[in-house]
Amino acid sequence: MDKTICQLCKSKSAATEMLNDNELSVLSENCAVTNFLPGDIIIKQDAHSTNVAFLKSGLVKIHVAGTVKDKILKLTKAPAYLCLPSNFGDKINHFSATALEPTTVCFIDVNVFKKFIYENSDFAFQIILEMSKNELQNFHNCLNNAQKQNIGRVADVILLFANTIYNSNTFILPVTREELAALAGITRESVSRILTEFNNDKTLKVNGRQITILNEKLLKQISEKG
Amino acid sequence: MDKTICQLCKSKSAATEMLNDNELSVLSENCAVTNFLPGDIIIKQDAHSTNVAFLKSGLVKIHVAGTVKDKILKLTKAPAYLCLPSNFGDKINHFSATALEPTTVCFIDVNVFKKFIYENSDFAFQIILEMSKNELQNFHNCLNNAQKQNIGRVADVILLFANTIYNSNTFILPVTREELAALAGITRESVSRILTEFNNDKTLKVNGRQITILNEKLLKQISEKG
DNA sequence: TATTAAATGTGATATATCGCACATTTTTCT
DNA sequence: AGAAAAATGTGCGATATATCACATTTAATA
Repeated sequence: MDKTICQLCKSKSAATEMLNDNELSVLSENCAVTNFLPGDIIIKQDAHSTNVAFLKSGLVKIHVAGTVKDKILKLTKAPAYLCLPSNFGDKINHFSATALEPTTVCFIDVNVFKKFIYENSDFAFQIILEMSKNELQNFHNCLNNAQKQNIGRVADVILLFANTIYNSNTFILPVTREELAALAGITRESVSRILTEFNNDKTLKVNGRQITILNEKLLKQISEKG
Repeated sequence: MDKTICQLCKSKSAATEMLNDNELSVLSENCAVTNFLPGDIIIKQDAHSTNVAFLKSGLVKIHVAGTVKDKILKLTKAPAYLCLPSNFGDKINHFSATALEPTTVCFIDVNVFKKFIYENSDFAFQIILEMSKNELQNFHNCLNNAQKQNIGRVADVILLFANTIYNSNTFILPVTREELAALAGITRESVSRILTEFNNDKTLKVNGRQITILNEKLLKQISEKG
């Protein structure tokens, strides 16, 4: 954890871009930057939250403890705020956030953050915009999980990695099959079976965690038709 | 559709409570109040949105067109904003909103709404608070639908009506079995079967749409354990 | 009130998915 | 390097749920 000079930061949020030099100085004084490795817990569910967490770089999973196993609600890729809604209202973390890749997080004092909301309306509006986008995105995810059968959900998750996270048709999964299952809302065994099926199909080339999409069109069809 | 005097309105949102007399006058000039009957469409998916919709009284379902059948994302009870996130960003309605009971909606010009966000920081903060609560609530719903089996989902929906919507253990469902199914994310037939089961159990007294909860404790257990 | 349409309940069957068991591979740690 | 632990793939049986079919009730409409 070390102090930062936020003025020089290249990965500001849309909201932080709205802060003036003076406000950025205040932010610098109240911002602690921390690095995390894969598997490190960044935010712990049920703990009291006193800081807003901004994901400066890296990839994180947002998850909740279920009765039996964890459910991954979504993946969040930098730059983005982590679990912003938990910072308002009851100030209890409703979810956990765990690093999937080496990540850097800025922890900002929640009162300073609120001060910016109150004193800089451009900042406030950008926060509202970000929350709007998130909420729409979450509904979309929710729908996927609600109306698709397993093969469609797996197709969906693969497309998520390719199109949203890595912007490439070849990538190395940053998660175990178990986590992939927790993300798709199905069992580990089903993930395994479907991935081998895709591999036999020549829809994907699956080699452990190394994935290559061979037939994106088909994958999209499967994802859409459920 | 008629003009209103917002100063006298008894069902202001938390945000609108923060407006001063002057701002309330502006709101009055830019607010159209409309009444809807059950089945009436208030917001139409994919249409361009130029107004913020505030649900002054009544009950509404938020739903999206699926490939085969509709999915009900949630029920919204007055007082609350309807689909607020659709008003920012691309300004396209991502969902439909349809009245389930006689409802009254205030349509507020989105630019006036934005003006309040920019000029009244208390207003802006209340909007952020409302959006935060919504997002947490949505995640909760999402989890329910993700990790529960049918009987738990039906228990959940019944408890939603009893505890959140009607605040009573006896109520008349404002929805068909089909809609109940769309809300729980299961089939109509499964809803029927589970409701008769609950009726035989003496967990519920089911008489058409008239529901009475006889064993709330059990119902909660079923809802929680899935 | 008669007629039609919509909503509902329920049995039988098909099917998708889970859960378990176990072999095998990969990773982690000493 | 070697041992232990974790992750992974796969067959098989159990099970929850969807789907189809049809009777019956309830509501809507002329």
